[in-house]
Amino acid sequence: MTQLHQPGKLAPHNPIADDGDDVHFCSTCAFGSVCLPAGLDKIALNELHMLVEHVGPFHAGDHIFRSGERFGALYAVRAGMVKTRQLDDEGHEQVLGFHLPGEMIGLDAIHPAKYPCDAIALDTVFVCRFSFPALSMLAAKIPDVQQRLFDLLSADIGKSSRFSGDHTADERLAAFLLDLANRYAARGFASNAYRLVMPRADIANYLRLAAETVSRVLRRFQDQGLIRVDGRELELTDKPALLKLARHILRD
Amino acid sequence: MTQLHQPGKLAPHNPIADDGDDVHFCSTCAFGSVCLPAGLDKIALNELHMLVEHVGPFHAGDHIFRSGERFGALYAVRAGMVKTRQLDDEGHEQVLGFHLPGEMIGLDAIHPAKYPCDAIALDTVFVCRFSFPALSMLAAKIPDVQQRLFDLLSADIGKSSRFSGDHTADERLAAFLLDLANRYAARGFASNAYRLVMPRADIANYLRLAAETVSRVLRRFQDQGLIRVDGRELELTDKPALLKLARHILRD
DNA sequence: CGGATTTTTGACCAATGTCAAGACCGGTGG
DNA sequence: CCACCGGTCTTGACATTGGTCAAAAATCCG
Repeated sequence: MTQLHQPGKLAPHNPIADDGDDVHFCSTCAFGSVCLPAGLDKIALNELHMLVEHVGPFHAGDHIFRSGERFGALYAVRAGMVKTRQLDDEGHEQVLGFHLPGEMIGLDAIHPAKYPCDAIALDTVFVCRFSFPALSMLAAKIPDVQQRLFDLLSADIGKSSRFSGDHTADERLAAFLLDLANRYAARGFASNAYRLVMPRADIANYLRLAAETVSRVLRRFQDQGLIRVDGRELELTDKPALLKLARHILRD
Repeated sequence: MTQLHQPGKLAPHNPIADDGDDVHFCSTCAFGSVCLPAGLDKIALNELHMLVEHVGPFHAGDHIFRSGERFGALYAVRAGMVKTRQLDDEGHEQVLGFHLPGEMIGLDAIHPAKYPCDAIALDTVFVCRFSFPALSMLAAKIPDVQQRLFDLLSADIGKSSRFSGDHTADERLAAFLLDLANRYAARGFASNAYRLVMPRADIANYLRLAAETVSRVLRRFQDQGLIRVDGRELELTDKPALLKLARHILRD
């Protein structure tokens, strides 16, 4: 079992992003593409640094923000995994997403001017806090920052339509596993084996399935040799086959 | 049958938004809130007018833009109804949304820098075209325009998570009908009776149901006195009851 | 070690999809 | 004005995926 069962190795588990220094910002950060590429004006870079505040650690179950709170800042996950969710008046949960290091949360709070969901740490989490008023002022001064914000927002619209379609449990789960792998890969982490930080119930809720169904499908995927699962440790052993299942959902 | 069966009256059917003049922009337009409120600088207003181009008419089935086209502009629907949809490689359609006068389309195209979906007129449609490069330059100069763009983008993220949850056919249909009513009302149109411009199959696809299910549920709603349907003409006769069904979805 | 939580597994069930046929509707042309 | 035609919508019979319920097994922590 390569990669599985090696608690000593901290390799792909709970990866923590580079902290960055005065010149190089967190390398996996959502604003990395604005800052890192040579060009950016020293003063502008400093201003971006100025408005960022590192906060954490949060522990499993802690709230980064709560539904209904006044919106004041965007957050980038720096380490750990964050789940966003809504509760309706009867307490039914709806999981909106899982957020990896380098990804932004709170974008859906700009318009209503309050957070529309809870953001909850699934393990030990560090985040960067971007004061939004400060960020928009900077955006007005630096076109690249403005464009980056437009991009982040626009990408999120696309993302949310991804899992919105009508698909079988197999397709959804395959797409889910590959999507996580792709996102880990995009941030430079190992992506053929990773830890499912969230409980089955959260995966199920996110994919609009019952937890039992997730369990069964995972079992079958393993029997078919597509994956190896051991609790929350996961290895993708036949990506092409998974991709074939997921192709309707992961078009692009 | 109030409102139903009166083809002569053009009241709530195919409503067309006010055209606006040099000072007053289309009153239902997505940028109305930026322009109309007294304050806005005359020059700025002119600049906003400068970059807008009225285009149309489009007729049922015409494309406003196509999936894969290079992104260059956002569009606001000025009259008629537009459906956005994606096709996967096997031609399976996924309806992303239906867009009413005053609503913006193309926001999901900013990041990929190409339109990720088709926008198709469902009836006779007029739109406003906002050149995006011009718009972002203006946004950098005028904070209200920048904020308005952030708001539009952010609201769209929230919107797409609305119908993403796991709900029964009844709940989804009730929420769909009320959502349309609310959106018509928000733009100042009659909202207790309106025309479903799209075929049942599109509604079904959007809600992840079979067309037959939509037909059956609509029938049952009518038998229960919640609505009156006659072909595509619709009247909401018991909003409270519909709201009760839809409350899990339409929280807020 | 022990209790709580999570996950798995099996048996059964129901909501919704699928298939097929027929009704309806609007437009067209004779 | 009416008959026909293609598309849309409705309705019924039946099939199936995935949900629910219940219980056992595994896992996690303190």
